[in-house]
Amino acid sequence: MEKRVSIEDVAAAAGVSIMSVSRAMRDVEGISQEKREQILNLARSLGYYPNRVAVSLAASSSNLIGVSVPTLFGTVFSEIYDGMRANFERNGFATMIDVSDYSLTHEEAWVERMISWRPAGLILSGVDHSELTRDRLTKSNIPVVEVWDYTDTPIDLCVGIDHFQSGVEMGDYLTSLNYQRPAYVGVKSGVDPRAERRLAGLRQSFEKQGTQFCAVERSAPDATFESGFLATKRLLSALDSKPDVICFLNDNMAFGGLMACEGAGMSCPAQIGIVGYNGLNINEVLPKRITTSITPRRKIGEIAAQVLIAKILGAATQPATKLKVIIEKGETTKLQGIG
Amino acid sequence: MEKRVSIEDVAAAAGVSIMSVSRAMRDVEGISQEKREQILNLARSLGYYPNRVAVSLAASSSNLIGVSVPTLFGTVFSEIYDGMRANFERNGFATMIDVSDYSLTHEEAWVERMISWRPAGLILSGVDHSELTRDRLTKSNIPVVEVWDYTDTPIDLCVGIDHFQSGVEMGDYLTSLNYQRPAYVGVKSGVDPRAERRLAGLRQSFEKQGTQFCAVERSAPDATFESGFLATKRLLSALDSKPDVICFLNDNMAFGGLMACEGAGMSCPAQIGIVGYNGLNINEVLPKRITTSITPRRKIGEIAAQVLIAKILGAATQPATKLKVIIEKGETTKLQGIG
DNA sequence: AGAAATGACGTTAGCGCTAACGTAAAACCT
DNA sequence: AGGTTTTACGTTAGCGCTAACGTCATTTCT
Repeated sequence: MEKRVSIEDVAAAAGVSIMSVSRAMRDVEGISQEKREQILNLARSLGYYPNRVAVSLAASSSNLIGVSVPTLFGTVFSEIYDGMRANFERNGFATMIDVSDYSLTHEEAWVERMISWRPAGLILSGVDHSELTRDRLTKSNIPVVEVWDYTDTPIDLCVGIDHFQSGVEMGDYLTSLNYQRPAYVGVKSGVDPRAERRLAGLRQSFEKQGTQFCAVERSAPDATFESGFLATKRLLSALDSKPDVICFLNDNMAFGGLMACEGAGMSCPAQIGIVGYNGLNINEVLPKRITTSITPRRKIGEIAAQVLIAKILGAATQPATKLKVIIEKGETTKLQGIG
Repeated sequence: MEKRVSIEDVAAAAGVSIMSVSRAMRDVEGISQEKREQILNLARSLGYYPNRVAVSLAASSSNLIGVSVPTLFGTVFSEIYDGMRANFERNGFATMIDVSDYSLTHEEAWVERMISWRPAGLILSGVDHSELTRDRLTKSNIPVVEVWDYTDTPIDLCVGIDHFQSGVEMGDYLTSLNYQRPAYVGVKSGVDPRAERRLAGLRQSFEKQGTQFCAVERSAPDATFESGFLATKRLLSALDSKPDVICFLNDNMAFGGLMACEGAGMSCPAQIGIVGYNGLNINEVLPKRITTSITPRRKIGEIAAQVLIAKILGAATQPATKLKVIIEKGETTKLQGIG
């Protein structure tokens, strides 16, 4: 436990003023090349690192980016985060992650704490936030990017996909295959607003054909293999006349559902269609590729980081960016005979 | 864009000194209950949040915990992190995550940056770190917990499992089933030292019976369904006489491998045994449960947070905690006839 | 050669808080 | 009553840096 070495110690050891050390460390003008190197070497050998807390206070700005995600399970937000990481690091920003567990209250509390750190910018997941959160952020003039979901009226900036539209498109594809008895398996409502929007899109598309969902089964909050499996089993046993297609909240649940259907003796796609969401990696190894919607998760992260950095540096940026979703026509759905 | 409100503004508005505001905000003694509430209300209505940067500088300590993980894909580190989150939050700590991509150089650079933030504590993944990292941390007297892996000689504290031992135990189980031609599928060496240790344990166990691994196939750095699938295909096509059991780096790769084997017409467990690692959620839905080792990931996170917080608060703590791994005897392995 | 511009530094005044130490009044003792 | 403790504040001096503005020697220009 040695005493922490400060800029003053380095200055004293080098026989210069602390400003010279400061200038040398930050690689700014106002010091000769010779002295700079000399100071840098000395600082290294003394084990001196500038205190970022003091730097942030003195410069009244930090290099911190706050990132709030609902969960790190599943690959969605991990990939979005991964997409932004390299960009932030390359530009000298450090990220502070929050996991909100899909709670707007939690997010609100975090935003409040985060603002206290005077972050250079913030990333929020989705476009649904508490009144207070929106209000605080609007007033704070901290650059904010909302990611994953899309809106024309972001708090500040937005990079995402239109989940409702995405649901409509999948619905249109399924009705084109003549599916007549769709069911849905997701998580309990009020948890994942994006999933709800996709479901609304699916519904609208089917209702255009006069078709209603025959069942909507909702499981515990986590959208895992297991919860998809269990929810599907419940759904199948509760229904007298079975659905001809089940849309799942995501691919994980869809795989669990596929296992449940096959376990119950329903062959896919002959007797039942299975539809997921996201286009996850597991699809690459399945004997039957699941019909799904491929979302540009990494891309969203990359663009979000880029626009946030641009905004921080004062460049003009397009406020909202909408990315495309591609439907993957897998082998778990097929054209149905007209009944 | 309103001017930021500082403690001074609140003090002026309330007609008291800034110290009174400071005391009111921090809920410390030295102010009457009446004034405290009055100030708190005023602060709220003015939208004042204490500047954490200034707080940290003045108090020369922060409430920041740095957490370094190699990756957030897969559930291992997500669950470890999830295990610690609640504990940290409840105790008023904020976490800064780093994703090192399994690079010790990256970790080293991050540790250096992190130290500049004067964190209250650090969590590192694994026990393998660069010389410089160890050196810096030892000298800095910042509390550090190394998680997931286990060592008797941690930098400071350690909470994890013994991966070598874990490999030995699985090896012993497999040799007890009379497997004679084991193969291994993982990622390229130098990436995941824990996986290498498990492989070493497996090897030692088999070698005790005079058995060598007939093949070790290594894929790209990520241990996914897909990389397991592809690596297994390569392994099977390269080998004239097939292995009777394949051990995978983790369950994800094992599932990919299972799909590859079945795709190649090898039935499991009749013709080939499949062994994973971690005991992931996907196992709950598979028609054949994969033989695996169930690791206490969430528990590791919880305990790590507890011991770190204890150390920060100055309590005495046990330096190293070793947790147990449980072998799950699944349906992808079975007793082989003696050949 | 003399004025003006250009380094290469140093000095001063904060950034927004808190720890530590005042100080005066009220509350408590014997 | 007179002293002692307690309570409720205020004042001062930093925490470790940087921005902004000196100062003085060089260089460059005309």
